[in-house]
Amino acid sequence: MNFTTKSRYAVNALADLEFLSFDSSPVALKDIANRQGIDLAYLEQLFRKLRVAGLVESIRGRNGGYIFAIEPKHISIKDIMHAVEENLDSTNCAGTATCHAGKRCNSHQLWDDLNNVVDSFLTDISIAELAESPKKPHIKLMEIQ
Amino acid sequence: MNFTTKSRYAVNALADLEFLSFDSSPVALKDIANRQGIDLAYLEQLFRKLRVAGLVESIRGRNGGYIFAIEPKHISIKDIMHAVEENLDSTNCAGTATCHAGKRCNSHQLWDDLNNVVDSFLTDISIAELAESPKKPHIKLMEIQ
DNA sequence: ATAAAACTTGACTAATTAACTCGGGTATTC
DNA sequence: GAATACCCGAGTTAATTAGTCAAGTTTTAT
Repeated sequence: MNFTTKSRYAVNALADLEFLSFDSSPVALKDIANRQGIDLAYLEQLFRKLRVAGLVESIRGRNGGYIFAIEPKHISIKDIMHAVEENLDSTNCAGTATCHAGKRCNSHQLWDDLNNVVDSFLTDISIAELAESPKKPHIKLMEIQ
Repeated sequence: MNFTTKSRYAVNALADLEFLSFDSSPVALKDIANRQGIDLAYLEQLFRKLRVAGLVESIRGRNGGYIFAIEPKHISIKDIMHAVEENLDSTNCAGTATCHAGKRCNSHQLWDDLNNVVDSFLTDISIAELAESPKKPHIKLMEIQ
């Protein structure tokens, strides 16, 4: 699992969107940018991706801004990361198992399993949950043996 | 958890080292480089790091090469990645919780937990295990609830 | 002895990616 | 009609990763 600051910015920004949402009026990116100390133009890029992914909706014009397109409790951290990142894969072959001269490399299964471990962790946490209790540990897994 | 091709090269190379080790005579990097299709000079760089980390030992001179400094069953995938990578941390603040203008950002706990999930997965798998049965699924975790 | 094999080291270059910036545009509302 | 806020493509800069190079030094076989 290979990710960049985009994920962190996007997650924090959406937690902020949840925090700043009263009634159902849109939140302007300027407000989030100020609170997060991110450049507005850069944040716009991220929200463009979030909108294309169907996570948020935009309302243009004066008093416009963004609202959630889906209930925040149904948006997982993984959804967000998937929307803004280019490559979240741990294998070297995009899962095709052609990593070693066209064949499956010795560690292919390992990275594939790692993908699944991370994936299931990130799928289990919603942005609503995170916004509500950011400090609560999110680990819900234990070892079998 | 943010890692590069170095991890994959190093893990595959060490699995190969295990595979090519008979008795206790050293394995030359040239052999591993050939089998893996990696440039020798680049592989040397990786093994330098593995040696500094105490995972392998070098034997110089003709008929020289590398041997394990620790039993392969006691070398975890995490040990290997830790040896060759610069930064394996998912937080944006190296764990210091200064991610949001000097304070803990909303998602800090999340990334910290992710670190732990990945860490525990990678710590539980030894290079011996991987070399022996590379195709066996390595997941040993299940959800609590 | 000496040549060959193999590790050692630091530095350097090329390629790729991430992060950020810019200059326009369009829709909406006051 | 002016202000506000989203929209979009493209460009630039900075950082990181990947790979290369030119020297070594150590050991062994002959």
